[in-house]
Parts: sequence; C-alpha cells; structure tokens
Amino acid sequence: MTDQTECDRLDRRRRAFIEAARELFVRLGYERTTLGDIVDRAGGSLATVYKLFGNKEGILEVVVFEKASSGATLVREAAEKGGTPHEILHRLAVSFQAHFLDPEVVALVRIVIARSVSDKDFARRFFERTATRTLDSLQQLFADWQDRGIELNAPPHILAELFLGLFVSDVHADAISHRVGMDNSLERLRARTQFFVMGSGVLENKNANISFEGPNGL
Amino acid sequence: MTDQTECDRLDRRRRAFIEAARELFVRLGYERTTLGDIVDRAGGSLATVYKLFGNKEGILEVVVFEKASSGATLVREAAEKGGTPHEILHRLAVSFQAHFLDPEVVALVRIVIARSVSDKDFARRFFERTATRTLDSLQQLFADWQDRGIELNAPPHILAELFLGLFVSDVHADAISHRVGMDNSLERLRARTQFFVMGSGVLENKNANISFEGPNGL
DNA sequence: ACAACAGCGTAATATCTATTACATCTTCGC
DNA sequence: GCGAAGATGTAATAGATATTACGCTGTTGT
Repeated sequence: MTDQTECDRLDRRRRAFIEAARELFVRLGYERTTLGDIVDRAGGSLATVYKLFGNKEGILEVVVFEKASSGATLVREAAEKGGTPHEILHRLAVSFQAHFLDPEVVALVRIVIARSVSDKDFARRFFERTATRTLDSLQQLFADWQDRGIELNAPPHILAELFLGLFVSDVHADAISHRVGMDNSLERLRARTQFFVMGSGVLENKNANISFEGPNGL
Repeated sequence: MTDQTECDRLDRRRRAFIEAARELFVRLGYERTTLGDIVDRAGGSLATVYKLFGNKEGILEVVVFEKASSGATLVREAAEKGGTPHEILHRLAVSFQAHFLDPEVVALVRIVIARSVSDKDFARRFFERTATRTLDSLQQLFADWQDRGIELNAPPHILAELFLGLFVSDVHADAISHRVGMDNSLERLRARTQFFVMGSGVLENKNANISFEGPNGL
C-alpha cells in the first residue's frame, strides 16, 4: 500500500467522523452525544476514532476550531469595496449578522460556553481565535479612518468593542432563548448601523469616501 | 410536632441545600456537581434532597430562579432619582454593570446556556424572567421620555435592545473568556454611556430634566 | 495468490452517579 | 420519658458511556 492511498483512506474516514460529530454536537450538545452515536453515523469503528483523535475531547477540539473563524476576513472584504464609512459599516453589519446568527455557529458557542466551566483554556483559545482577532481588525479599520482624517467620538478599540457588541448581544440572546421572537429584519439591522454611525461620530464625516484601502491612503 | 417547627426544620435544611448547590453549581457547573457533593457540603441526606426537590433538576430550577432577577428594579431606581436623561442613563449603566458582571450571575448564565441544549423550555423561562422583563422596562422608560417631548433617533424598543446589548455583550465575553483582559473601568463605562447618548439622539435634548417619575409627568 | 497490515466490529472493563430502599436515629408534642 | 413522624446514613440498584482489548476481514503490494 502506498502512502498516498493510505493517507486518502484515513483522510476520508477522518472527514466522515468530523462531519458526523459536528452534526451531532450541534444537535445534541457535546455531553449528550456519545462516541457510539458518532460511529453509528459516520461508519467506521470506535478503534479508529481513538486512533485519529485520541479521545472524545480530541474530536471536539477539531470540530470547534475548524468552524471557529474570526470576522477579520469579513472586515477586510467590507472595507475593500470602499464607499462612505456608513456604507462600509452597513455592509459589514450585513455579513456579521449572517455569520453570527448562523445556527451552527450559535450551537458551537453554546458548547464552548458549557465546556468553559471545566476547561477554561479551551474556551480562551476559542475566544482568541474569534472575538479577539475580530476586535483587532475592527480596531485597525477605525484607526485607518482616523488616520485619513475622519474624526471619531471614541478611541478605535472602544468603537471596535461597541460595534462587535451589537452582534454579540444577539448571539447571546439566541444562545439562551433559541430564537424566540428573534427579529433579523433588514430594518432592524439598518437601525443598528444608523445607531452606531451616530454614536461613533462617523456621521459628521458624511462626505468622507474611502475609495480603496491601499498602503498609501487617499 | 407543630406545623411551625416542622416547617422551620425543613426550611433550614432546604436553605442549606440551596446554598450548597448554588456554591457548587457556580464552581463546578451543573453536570459535574453530584448530589453527593451537595449533601456532603450541606449536611442532611440524599433522601431529604429527593423529598424536597424531587430530583437533581429540581434543585437547579430553584437555584437558578432564585438568583435570576430582571433589571426592572434597577431601571426604576435609576429613573426615580431624576436628573437629565444622560445622568439617568449613566446611573443605570453603573448598576447594570455591577449586576451583569457579578461572577455568580455569569456562572449561572453559563449553566443555563449549557442546559438550554437539552431543555429549551428552561432556558426560555430564564430569558423571560431576565432579559425580556428588563427590555420591557427599558422600553417603557424611553417611551416615557418620548411622551415628555424628548426626541429619539429610534423607536423605544430598538433603543432598549441596544442599551441592554451594551452589557449583554460583556456578559457573553466574560462567559467565554473567563475574564481575560476584562476592563471594568469607569472610563470604559462612561464611553459606553456617551456612545449610547449620541447614538440614541438623547444628546440633542441636553437640558431636558426628568425631575421625578410620577403618574402625571412634568 | 498470498502474506502483512490497517481498519472493523464486538465485547469487556471500569467508573461514575442518579435514584431507590431500608434500617436507624432525632426530634418534639404530650 | 415515650412514641410516632420524619430525617439520616448507608447500601443497593441500574443505566450509561468513555476507554481498552482483541480477534476478524478486506485491501494492497509483491
């Protein structure tokens, strides 16, 4: 047997386990899904699970960190399209809402929070890879705007927290209430962007236009 | 034996169980604290636990809902002291921060979120008793202000969500990160109040003074 | 075709803990 | 003190599940 085929076979198995585990973790939670469930769903055998992931925690680690992404990419994409700060913020709000309210993301957040009680380090790493990085890139965005002469009411890192908080609070509500009376309308989103624009002071720079974010500003 | 003494005895036991359970739930989480732990800590016996609470879930129910309170009282207190809207909002921000960042509250929120996966109804009831009620009273506050001629940038219910969200996002971060790099400074709080004041449009009503909230306005 | 070996399936292990059962002891009114 | 109701402590029950062990099977390279 060549290394190649072996690698492929194992890899397919690995993928199957991960997909099955994610599906089950999301639906039942970590504690309530048993390794037996995962094997039943993915095929393969318990022995292979242990070979590939070491133990149950090992699968969780892989499942969570495969899905956990920061919003840095979203920030970059929204900024690159240019336009007024208000426009950029609105685009960003749309993609943040889509990302943070993805039911799978919310379910994983629930799992991480539950697990954080017994494994603080795990939760912290998750926080780093998601929130902290997103905050950093937002902060940078606002700092860039400041450098280009846009006046803001508060330091960039405070604004970054506030902007992200607009969406995090929804995630939190969703995590607890499981979408009772959740309103994801565009109107509501507009109101939030508007609110942030007013609160941050971006409004007064109405005609500022961020054409394209390059190494040398406008 | 009179009913009175019996009631006292059972009641003391009940209290002891609840205190012990809360202490342990907060420290270890629900799943990881065993009924044996609770009995060890509180004294008494397993049989009595079952007599009083039915089962393990029964204790959780009592522990959580005893501690779960809405912020409605805080809203009323802050409003009753009067002053400008900005002053009222700042007072409210101070007491919200104290309440929501109480480590015991955060720990209970973690437990509720964890449990919400297998018992959605439990989590919804919690949400009702805390967030929904707080939102209602905030909405009422803003609606009152509007009635008194203060102009706002957004409908009261949206503003209520936004104001509460300022603190909920902190709870969420704390729940995941377990207080890594958490900044509870007064400065940060002031920045948030300021942000809300600007965003909501309350700023333009600078000299509005809400003397006292009675049945017949000013 | 065959020998080696990686994955498979099953079963055994080992532990943990909610829940129940029961015999003993306390408490408290009388 | 006494007796009964109720609390206590202990032990048994019962079910679940992570983890390990092991013999079997199909694939693969020669």
